[in-house]
Amino acid sequence: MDYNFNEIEKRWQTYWKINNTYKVERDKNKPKYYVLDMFPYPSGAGLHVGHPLGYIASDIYARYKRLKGFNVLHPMGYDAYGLPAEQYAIQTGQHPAITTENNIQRYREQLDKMGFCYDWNREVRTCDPKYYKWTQWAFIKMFHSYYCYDAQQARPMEKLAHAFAKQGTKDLNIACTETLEFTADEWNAQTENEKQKILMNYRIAYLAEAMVNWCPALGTVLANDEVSEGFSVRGGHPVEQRKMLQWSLRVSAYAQRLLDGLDKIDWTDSLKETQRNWIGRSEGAEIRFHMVSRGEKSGNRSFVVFTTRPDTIFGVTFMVLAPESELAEQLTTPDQEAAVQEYIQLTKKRTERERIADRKVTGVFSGSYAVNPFNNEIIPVWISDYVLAGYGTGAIMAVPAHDSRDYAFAKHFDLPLIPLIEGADISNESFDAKEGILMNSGFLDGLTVKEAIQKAKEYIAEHHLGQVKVNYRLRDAIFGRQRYWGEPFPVYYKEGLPYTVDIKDLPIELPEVDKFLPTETGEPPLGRAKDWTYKGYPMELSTMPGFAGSSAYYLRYEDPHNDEQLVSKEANEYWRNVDLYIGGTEHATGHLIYSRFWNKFLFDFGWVVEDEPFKKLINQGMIQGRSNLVYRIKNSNTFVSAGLKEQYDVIPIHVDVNKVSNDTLDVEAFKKWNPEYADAEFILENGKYICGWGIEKMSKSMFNVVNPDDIVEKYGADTLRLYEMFLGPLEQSKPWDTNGIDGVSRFLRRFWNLFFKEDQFFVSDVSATIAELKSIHKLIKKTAQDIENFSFNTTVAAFMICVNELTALKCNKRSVLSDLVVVIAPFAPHIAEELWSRLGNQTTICDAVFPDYNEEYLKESFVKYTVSFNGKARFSLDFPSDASRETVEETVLTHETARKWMEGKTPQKVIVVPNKIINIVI
RNA sequence: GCCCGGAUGGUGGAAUGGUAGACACGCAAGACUUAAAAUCUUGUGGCCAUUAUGGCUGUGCGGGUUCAAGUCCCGCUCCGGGUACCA
Repeated sequence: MDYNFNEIEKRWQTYWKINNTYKVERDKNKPKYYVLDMFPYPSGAGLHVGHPLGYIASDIYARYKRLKGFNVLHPMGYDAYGLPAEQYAIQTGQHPAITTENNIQRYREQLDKMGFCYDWNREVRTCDPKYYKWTQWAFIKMFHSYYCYDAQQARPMEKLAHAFAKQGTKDLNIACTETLEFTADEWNAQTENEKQKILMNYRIAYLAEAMVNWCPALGTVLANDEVSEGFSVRGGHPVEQRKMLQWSLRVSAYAQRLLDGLDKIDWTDSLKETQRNWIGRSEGAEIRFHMVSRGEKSGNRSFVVFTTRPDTIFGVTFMVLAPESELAEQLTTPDQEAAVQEYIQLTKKRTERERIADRKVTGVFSGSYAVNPFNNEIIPVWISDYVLAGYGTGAIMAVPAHDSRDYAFAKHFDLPLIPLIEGADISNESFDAKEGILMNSGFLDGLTVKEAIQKAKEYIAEHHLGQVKVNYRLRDAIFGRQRYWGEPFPVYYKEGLPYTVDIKDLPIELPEVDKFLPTETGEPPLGRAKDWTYKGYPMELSTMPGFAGSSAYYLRYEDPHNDEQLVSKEANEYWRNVDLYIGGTEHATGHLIYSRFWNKFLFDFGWVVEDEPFKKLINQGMIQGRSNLVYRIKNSNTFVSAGLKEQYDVIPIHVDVNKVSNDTLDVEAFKKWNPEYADAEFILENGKYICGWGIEKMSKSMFNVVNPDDIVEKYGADTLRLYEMFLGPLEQSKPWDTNGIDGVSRFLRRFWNLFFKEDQFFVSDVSATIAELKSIHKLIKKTAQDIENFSFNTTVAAFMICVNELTALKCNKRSVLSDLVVVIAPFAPHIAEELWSRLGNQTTICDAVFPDYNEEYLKESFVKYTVSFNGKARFSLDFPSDASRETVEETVLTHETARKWMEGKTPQKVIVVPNKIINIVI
């Protein structure tokens, strides 16, 4: 009987839907397991064949865990806010909500065709007010919290106000935008309005003047992870630095915890490393330098630098301030005033991009001098844009001999160099390595760099020259976007100050606007909304960024219909955090940082029970496109087959891969593809036109997009699922190649045919033979191991081997085939469900039990040993599997073939590796 | 520049330090067929030998450790990803 996958798949998909087969409830009697996909942004283009790779992998794992007796939570939803729908709205006037809804419908249709076991009752959409109520709620909580470094925890704002009233800022170690110092009396003397302004300096969600990435083309600010090399990640528009009043989240307060947390979670080393780099912890020291005037120490004027190399302080020959830093203006002497002002103006004009593109050395002398606290040397203070205002203190001590940037600066302005490392050659470049023995360094001479760093730090602490300090590269996240299609802020303004709305008034729904563009006065689109007020006060006009809605969505799946809480205590205590998270590596420094931050914030207040959101994370690789090329002879309409193209002068042209099969061009379809080719001529080889090919990104412009719907239609969803897994290791990027799909398609048909005899479904109740048991138990063992290791490509290979073996054995035993169906079910659920029901089972296959393997069946009575001489394999010998090492050794040495290879010599050594190899050294 | 990965047949890829190339594609030959498709069987890293048994060589390059290296160590080359005046 034919394997009619289209009919089978459609029938079971409908059955699963009608019967709510994949609905999951809390069940105290079963261990839970939470498998999550990164939810997609529903784009207008729909899914291509590369997108479902991770979804298939997670689906297999979820189904496997369920068969293993776990209560598996496997939900899906949509990251529905985003720029494309809004850009489309600007162009067409179509409301982004409509575009988004249509795209979601399309996505759902495509996802359903692949037979995923999502519990759609738990679907979330970030643009749904019932959902973003909790995004707004979290924001309000962050607004009313500060971060205490001593407790390493977020705390309610009231506690801070209390502390200020009692002790001022004394003994408080808290995260802030700007370090302030005041007494309790000073605090108490402030007006309520002034107090609010001061508190803003400490809030976890805060409004502040900040240097931001401004993208003029998109008309909005962007977070650091949304900018790459001076261009916006989405759209590739230029981005400039601008100082603006902006909402931010104090992610930097959590830097150390985000770093420490990495040690507790099971992510790949490379992803952890990316996050570590992004957080960028650097240990060093802050050192205070006093100013001198006319050779005298001028007591009260000084500034602080940050350095990771306090050991190099004897090599400081100048200081450098960032032009944007306030120090630059403070420390400029009257005679240098004009030159410095000119330089500052010049650097202001240069965008980030220009600074990156054009790294010429520029700078100006401030006129001031500082004194080196270690040796009292007088050193000039310069201003240059190679020092960044945003990192450390915005000022550095320059050690030109041992820092390449200082070196370039010193050479350009002809400043002196003092070499500090014995034997280092600094005639052409600086010696930046942290190794060697120090010289010219007073009491540090003779120490290694490592020892010297330690000693210098001790010296700094003892003599009160500064303090040991840890700096992080991680910046606070800019949280406002001057766009329409995002969560509105639950914030209104009274007397110029922001206040949060009452929690019982949430959600604050996104208002309607007439156009999705900024107002004439340059305000964000929400400025167009009628009555955008709260209790008569104006509302915030910016909206939240994409990462707001995606930061805590995993928690909402645990309790998606709860109107009282983000997630109930009971639900969260049962489902806890995500056991397995699968998604792309592109979120390493965005979503995966923000989500961890957000979760830790919720954890601090006890709203969630786990302090890390994702226990194990796997990054699926990208599926690249495999483009096909035809070769047109220059200045003609004649195309030459790939094998003959060397004989002509040709131009390669991309051709739609859907007009090509096994690299053979469908000539008629090609002619119809484009009128230009209607009367094209072809030079064939063996009567065929063979196309060339190349691996590129899957995209419309390369004509290499393969739509999963077409594959499902032609081969079936089970084949698509198996083939995507068979393509190669999950985490590796690999090209899609429809050519190979016949292999798994054939495999499924062979599998199907095991169950049929003369077109009738037939399985035998006779007990299985040893050979059959061996084959199936080998598969059970391998499948369980491989799935646990996410080695899905080798699992598929194992299926093929087993089915081939059983076919050769003409095995039709019910016991064997039942196990086989269950083992294959996670990969090919539709065919498994069909055969499972034909085997007479009343339940669906997801309620089956994954079989255990029996070691007894796997035992071999004889074991093949490879006999090697000097490491070179020569022949093999069978031994009883329980043969002792001595027996093996004795037997082999007297063996005829072995003696031949020994050529009468006495072996020096015989190595016997049990069940594997015998190596004889002669 | 720095930090991670990776490099294995014509192709995608297998190999707890133990017979490299599983499995699949492709290709070739054969069976079935009037024919083709589909299906099945056999072969398939390279070189040599072929009457069979066979021999040599081979995992980007150069060294090393080991009885034994695709796998471990050192030094390169190339490719992919992340990140960058971060002091």
